[in-house]
Amino acid sequence: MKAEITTEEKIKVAAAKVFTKKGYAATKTRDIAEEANINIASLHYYYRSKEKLFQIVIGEALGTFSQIMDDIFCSELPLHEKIKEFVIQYIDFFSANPYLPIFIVSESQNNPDKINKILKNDQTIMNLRKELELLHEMKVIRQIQPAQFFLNLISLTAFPFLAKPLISKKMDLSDNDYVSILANRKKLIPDMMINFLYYEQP
Amino acid sequence: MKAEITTEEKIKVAAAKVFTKKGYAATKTRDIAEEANINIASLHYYYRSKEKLFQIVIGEALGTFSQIMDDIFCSELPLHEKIKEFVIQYIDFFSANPYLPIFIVSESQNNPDKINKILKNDQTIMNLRKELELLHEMKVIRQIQPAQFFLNLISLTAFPFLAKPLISKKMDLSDNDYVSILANRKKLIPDMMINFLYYEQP
DNA sequence: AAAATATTTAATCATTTGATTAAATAGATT
DNA sequence: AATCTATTTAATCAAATGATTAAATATTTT
Repeated sequence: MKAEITTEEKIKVAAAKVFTKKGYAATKTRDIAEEANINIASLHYYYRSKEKLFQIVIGEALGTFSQIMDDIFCSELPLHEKIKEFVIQYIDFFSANPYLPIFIVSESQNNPDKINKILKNDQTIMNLRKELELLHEMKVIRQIQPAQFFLNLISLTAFPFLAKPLISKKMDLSDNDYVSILANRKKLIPDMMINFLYYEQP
Repeated sequence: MKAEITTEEKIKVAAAKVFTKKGYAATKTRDIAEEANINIASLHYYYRSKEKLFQIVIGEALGTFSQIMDDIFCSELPLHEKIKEFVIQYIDFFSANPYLPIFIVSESQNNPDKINKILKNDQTIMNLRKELELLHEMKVIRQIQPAQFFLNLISLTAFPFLAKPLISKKMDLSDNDYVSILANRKKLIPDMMINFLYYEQP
């Protein structure tokens, strides 16, 4: 029953937790060391610097985040099923990692370069473009730019996680209220997307 | 032709600029002093501390942000015109202040208390609730929770500003592309919202 | 103009923070 | 077991940072 977790891994997990919650600038290497229960020198022993450790953490965060959509849009599901899958999977993912959306969005503003390598899956966008064009030619859906389609989908899905404190206050909602609202959005968002896109509901 | 701007004001303007762009933790008082072209001691002379200055800046940011929606939802416009106004005004506002959405969202995570005083306009939400209920009873729109309505509207409008770096990379868009996409959303978002809500398009 | 008050400035302080060092300990290899 | 390598630790460093001080300068009041 030995916990098979190395110091190196412990540090990365702790770093992910603290960086994700507080952001790069507000995170102190000592916060990470404390969270990981290790000496601060071990952090540098394994990862050299705060910056290098951060790059690893944000790289993995972006990778995971990106993988979900790439898998869905490269799948053989019909468009309306892709939409549903997208919403369900990301709402579940963000519910399990509530600080991730704001972390990714915040830090990607300061790391515009780092994003390049990870976030670019041309296949995903090419597939999406083809599919939207084809369905429009077949008079199944209205004409829409892939960027607009994608923005609609991800905006409706991700923003409620980003703005939870704001919306909760403004709307006077409890945490439970908010969970229930998010659950309802698993159906509402696809309904709205499909209602807008399709000439006849599939 | 004298520039009638006091040191005190210069500092606040500079602070707003730097805080908004870099966030609280990454902003150094010396950054603000340099941006304002003043001695660092003047900052403390007028505002006592970095924290106090920050509270003023974020307070004004939240106030401006909130005022726009309160004005619209407390107006006498019909719902579909409110939607259009909301989208147009916020897209213009965020275009002029591109760092504001992410600043508000990021810092409101760390300042959940500060939000209370500023962001709560019960009138706005009460009006919205009443209007949605009434229009539903009149069989003009489908039934929808005010929170879901509001989330849809603000998500579609604000998120594209938050995620500009991410989306630009993923979709391979230039800055000009993005400006044009945002402009198109002034029509697309109300179309989508109204299409979903109204049984018959108004 | 003189005195009083307000503002600006350079210098400095104490703490925090990312990083390093060198010694101690643990683990592997011979 | 003895030697060598890898890991962990306490102590420390240098730079950065929020804040203050006291003197210099500007502005207002008398």
